[in-house]
Amino acid sequence: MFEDLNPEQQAAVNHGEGPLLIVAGAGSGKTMTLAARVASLIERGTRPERILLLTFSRRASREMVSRAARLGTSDTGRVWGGTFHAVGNRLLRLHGLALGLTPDFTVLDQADGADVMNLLRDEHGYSARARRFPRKDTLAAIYSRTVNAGERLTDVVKRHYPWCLDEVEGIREIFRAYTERKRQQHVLDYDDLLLFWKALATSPATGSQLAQMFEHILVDEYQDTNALQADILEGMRPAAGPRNVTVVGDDAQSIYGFRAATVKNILEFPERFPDATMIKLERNYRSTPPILAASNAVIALSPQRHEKTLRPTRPGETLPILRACLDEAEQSDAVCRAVLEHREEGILLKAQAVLFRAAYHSDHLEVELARRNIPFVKYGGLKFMEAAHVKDALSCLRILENPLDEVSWFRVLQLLDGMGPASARRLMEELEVRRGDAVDAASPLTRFLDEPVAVPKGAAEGIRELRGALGDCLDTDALPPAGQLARLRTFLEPVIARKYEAAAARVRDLEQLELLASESSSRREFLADLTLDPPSSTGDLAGPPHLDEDYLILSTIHSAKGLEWDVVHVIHAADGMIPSDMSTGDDDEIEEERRLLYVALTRARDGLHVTYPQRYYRRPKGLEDPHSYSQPSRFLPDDVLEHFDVLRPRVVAVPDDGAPVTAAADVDAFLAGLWAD
DNA sequence: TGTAACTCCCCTCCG
DNA sequence: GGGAGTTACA
Repeated sequence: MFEDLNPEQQAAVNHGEGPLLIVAGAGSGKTMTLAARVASLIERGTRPERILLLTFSRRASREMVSRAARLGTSDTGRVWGGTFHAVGNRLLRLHGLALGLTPDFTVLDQADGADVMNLLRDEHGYSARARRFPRKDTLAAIYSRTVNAGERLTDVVKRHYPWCLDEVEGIREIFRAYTERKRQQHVLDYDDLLLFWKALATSPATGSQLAQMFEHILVDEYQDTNALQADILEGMRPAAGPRNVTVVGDDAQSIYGFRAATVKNILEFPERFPDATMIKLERNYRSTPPILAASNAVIALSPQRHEKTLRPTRPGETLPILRACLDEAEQSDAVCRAVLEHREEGILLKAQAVLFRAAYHSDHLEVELARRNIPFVKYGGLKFMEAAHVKDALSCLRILENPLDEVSWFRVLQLLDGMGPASARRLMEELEVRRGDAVDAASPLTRFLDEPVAVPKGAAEGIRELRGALGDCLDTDALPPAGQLARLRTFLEPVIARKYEAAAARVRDLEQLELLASESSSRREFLADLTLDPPSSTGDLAGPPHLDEDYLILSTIHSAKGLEWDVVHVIHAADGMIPSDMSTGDDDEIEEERRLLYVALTRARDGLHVTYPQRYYRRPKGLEDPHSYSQPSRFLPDDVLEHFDVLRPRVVAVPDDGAPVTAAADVDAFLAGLWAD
């Protein structure tokens, strides 16, 4: 059944009882191996529902489960698969009562959590102060990092947010209030899903029950898990019972340090799980030898490298290309040309991807692709869920689901004409949104619907509209989630037309949301699904109706993890972009950026094009002089470039010393002469 | 005087 | 899209 596998892969698949660590290099058949192991476990008698497969995204989980199914096992649908957060959510709805969690909690995403922080920041008087206090996103980031790393607040601030060190007292105060507020409102944030899962797994009352649920636990992308997740894993497989844990990872591909992920989890696995078997997969089945050589050269310069050599198994001799472009426009042009040339050779658009460090790096290219009628789908960057009008609609649903959700109230009330933050706050006080769960939880909403409320004159009409919309959605039996959204849309349409531009496109987004909602049977499930598995691409929203259509893939490098394409185009490989100048604070951060480039390069099977613009007209931070030239990524020094076919821009030669001698600079010098007296 | 509304700027990566 | 700063409104 698994005769295609090499001996190391076979060993991993056939491994019996006890902990197993698979160190799997890029392109070494890791996904296939893990899928085959799942199939093999079932074949050897493990019931599918007793297998827990933890992956980095739901997409990865689906992919692995369906591959296992193709390997001959029919029952894989009952395997527990998903991200740590999604599985935590599921387990807590089932067993949370033991911890005092009612199963009707709602889940806050990162932005929601930050909004709660902002409310508290105001309430505690940190907004109107001469001295500046960390902003809501910073607070949320510090909080999450502290929790996920399991480190003390002061240590985290000292190490990662030294400029906030003077404010630690205030931060602590906000964090205490934040925790309290979440408990009052029956909401959990992403971190809580893990924290409570860990509590469930390690508590004497529930721990053994939980540990008995699963015979085998498999974790993919283990290099990108954090301390909290490692604790959960250990809690689920305590030393007292059978420790059937399989983890797969590659320390060279660890790129989620900002989520407190640590390669320590891989390195220390044998200590936490003694008697662990270790298997290394070092044969690369993906890339041609020149692409692999270039990738290896990049990662070889990392001082913190784990000993491992990837050996090519495929033929091919075309060197990867490094193309210096004059500017962003030429870069976009070069990418479009290269993409179409490959398309002419018979490589579908779908088999090609453009990868970049940050979601906005593809802005220019997207315009150019649209102009040339090259269809594309973009992954990464949570655009849809971040859009204001989508949040507006979801906030309405969340009020209905959880009337104590003050962030949603605050947002929705301010949609009304004449309602600003101050009036919204006053009304929320009148509705007693914030009085905690001491009394009947539904009352702020029923109060809003049934009792007269004091609002600014101009807002009376809006209040009436909102009342009507919320009131009509109250009866969930009569109206499924999609129907509720449709009703809310009649309220939101005029609001959107008044508040935002491009109203028509935004209304269409709401229709997409309804389509998405029609797959959920309940409002609660819809809201949870959306926060735990947000649409990861524009294509997700349009649905997959045009499967016959061909389109180019655009993706952040982070979202490209685990994927591969025939041809990969890496853009903006300039210093300041890769590494991002936001991430050059210390050596660890810089090394993570190096691994990021490594991940990008190793996605390619047959063709690899790396480009960077030599000039940015909208200059990136850190490049003080807008006329100065950007350098190629520091991870591509001369001896690495020997593995590339290096191409210079078509138009202008660039001086080696980087001095600005372009026509533009000459003009500036001329003008400077005129201004001189 | 307190609020709402408007303008300008700069944008990390994700569950 | 949102924060900070400014203007306009009641």
